[in-house]
Amino acid sequence: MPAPLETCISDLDCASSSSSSSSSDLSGFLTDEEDCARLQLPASASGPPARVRRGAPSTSRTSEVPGAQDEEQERRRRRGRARVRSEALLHSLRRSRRVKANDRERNRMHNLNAALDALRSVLPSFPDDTKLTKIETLRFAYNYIWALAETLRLADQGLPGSGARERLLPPQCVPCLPGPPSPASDVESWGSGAAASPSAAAAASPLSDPSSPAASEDFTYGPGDPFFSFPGLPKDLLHTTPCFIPYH
DNA sequence: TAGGCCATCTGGTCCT
DNA sequence: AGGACCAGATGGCCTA
Repeated sequence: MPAPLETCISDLDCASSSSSSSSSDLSGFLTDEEDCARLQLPASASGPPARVRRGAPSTSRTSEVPGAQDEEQERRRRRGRARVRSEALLHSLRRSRRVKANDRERNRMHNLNAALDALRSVLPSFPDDTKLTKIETLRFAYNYIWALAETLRLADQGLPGSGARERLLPPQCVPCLPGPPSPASDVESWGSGAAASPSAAAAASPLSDPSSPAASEDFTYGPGDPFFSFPGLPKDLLHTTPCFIPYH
């Protein structure tokens, strides 16, 4: 498990970090003074470069008259140190942006999961200890909306099957619903237009309608099976769902 | 132990 | 430029 975000952020700037190395897996990232030293970076970004490395070799030379060769070497060393410093800063900047992006992505996924939870909460009752997976939730919701729309359509048409509204939606299910989906646009927007087209839905009964989820390849329904079988939904779970006992 | 599900990280792409 | 979105990779947890 990665370290908490705060840890990562606090470790971001090696210049201000004096803590021991982070346990987080930030490969290649400067996590402590040792890394800074390895890159010949100062322990403090605002302070001077590490003196030891710069000073030690030159002390023996201070007594000498520096030749052109020495000056050239010194220039090269300075350029090298500057390059390393700028690369490290760039790395640190990239790292900082990545950490922020990770944070946003995490929040985004949390929001997505919250929306999925909200969706689960308005779906027909399940045993409390059962939680639909994400894919099950989406598939179930898709089919459930279709079933609701179809129920409304039958009710509005006053067909013999219109009693399905009551059979589909026993009282305990109704309060948890945010409201009936618009039979036309909402249903269409949920799936491929052909599969959920309102005109197609109006053309046939729910059970024989080839455009219904029941007729899709994921949807199994047969004469011997009085239940809607929703893709991804465990059958035993389905049978405990009061909203889907319509064709008993 | 294999497989499913999930959270998280990551780099790429698109949009504002 | 920065944020949103996306898909792939990875590792942890759980269950059959």
